[in-house]
Amino acid sequence: MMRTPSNDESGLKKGPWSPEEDKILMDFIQKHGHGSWRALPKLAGLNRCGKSCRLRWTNYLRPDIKRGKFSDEEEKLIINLHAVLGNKWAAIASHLPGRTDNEIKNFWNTHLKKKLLQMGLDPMTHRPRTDHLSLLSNLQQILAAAKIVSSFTNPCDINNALRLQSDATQLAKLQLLQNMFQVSNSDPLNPFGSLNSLPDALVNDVLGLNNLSNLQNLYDGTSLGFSSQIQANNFQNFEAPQEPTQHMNGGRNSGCKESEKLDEQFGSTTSNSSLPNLVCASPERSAEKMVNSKECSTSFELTWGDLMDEEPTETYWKGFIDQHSNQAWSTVP
DNA sequence: AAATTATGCAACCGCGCGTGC
DNA sequence: GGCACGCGCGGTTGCATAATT
Repeated sequence: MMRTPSNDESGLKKGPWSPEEDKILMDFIQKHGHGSWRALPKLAGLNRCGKSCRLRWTNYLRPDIKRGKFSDEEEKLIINLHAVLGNKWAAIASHLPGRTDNEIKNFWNTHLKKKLLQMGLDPMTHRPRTDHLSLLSNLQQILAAAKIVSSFTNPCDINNALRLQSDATQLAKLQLLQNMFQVSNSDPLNPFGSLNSLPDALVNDVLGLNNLSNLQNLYDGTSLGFSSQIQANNFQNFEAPQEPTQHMNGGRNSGCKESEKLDEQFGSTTSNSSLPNLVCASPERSAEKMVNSKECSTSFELTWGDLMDEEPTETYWKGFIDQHSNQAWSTVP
């Protein structure tokens, strides 16, 4: 966590502050105020640059600094403020007494950003993400939630639990298929670019013939017998997007009869209002951006990179979807 | 138990803005 | 107007620690 102390070319110390230095700085500022930061280190007898002193004071030594975990209220406030202000950390910090911009920035980058991503929201726009990565994220969420649900199911009822897992996997696969299919014609990433409709054969091949009747319950959690707290914790990520999203009957697939067939076949899983809306794939996001993006997990970069290099077949997609379904299971704690 | 990888966060860097000369 | 300076901000780095393999 600490850097090895070092000196720059002017001989001034860099790196972590020692307790002695902290004391000198605190004593000096409490007695004299900081005044000119540039002049301060000399006056205080510190072998540091003024900037280093200022940072140490504002981010760590200031007496009004609140340390420790961010409360739920603070967390919500940060998210809301970030939605309005963007990465204006100082502006955000001004609304959270005792918190520094640096602390908030770190908290955002290490926790909140991930949280929003997991919720399928773009951390920059705070809107539903509309790319395939988001889709995979949703897929993993669904599978993870299903596994958690299973763990809270009566252990005597293993068959029930296994069926639930299986159904959730099926739904996740269906979602992934549908979302991949609904990308616009102009999207170079569209894996179904050469197809006019989602082939029944592929749907059947990927999904098999499992009964999806439990999936409605999986989403609303009303009949599964676990506590409301668990529901809140594990299903909050399935909230419907706040803005109208492109469903299968929008975009390039307007009036797509295949979606209606799917609705009939699976009890209207694609259009029932109590199920989460599908997020649409983003045509503006290039393959290169995705592959280079730090948001990508390594495994997915490779998979997606491979994907872009070849014309995907239906068999390929079946394998792809199966692989990621399995990965999602294995990542659940 | 050791090696490897991921995570969290303090501290640094560089840019841009405001101010004074 | 142009320059120098001081400061604040956002982005990034580096490393200790935790988690995983």
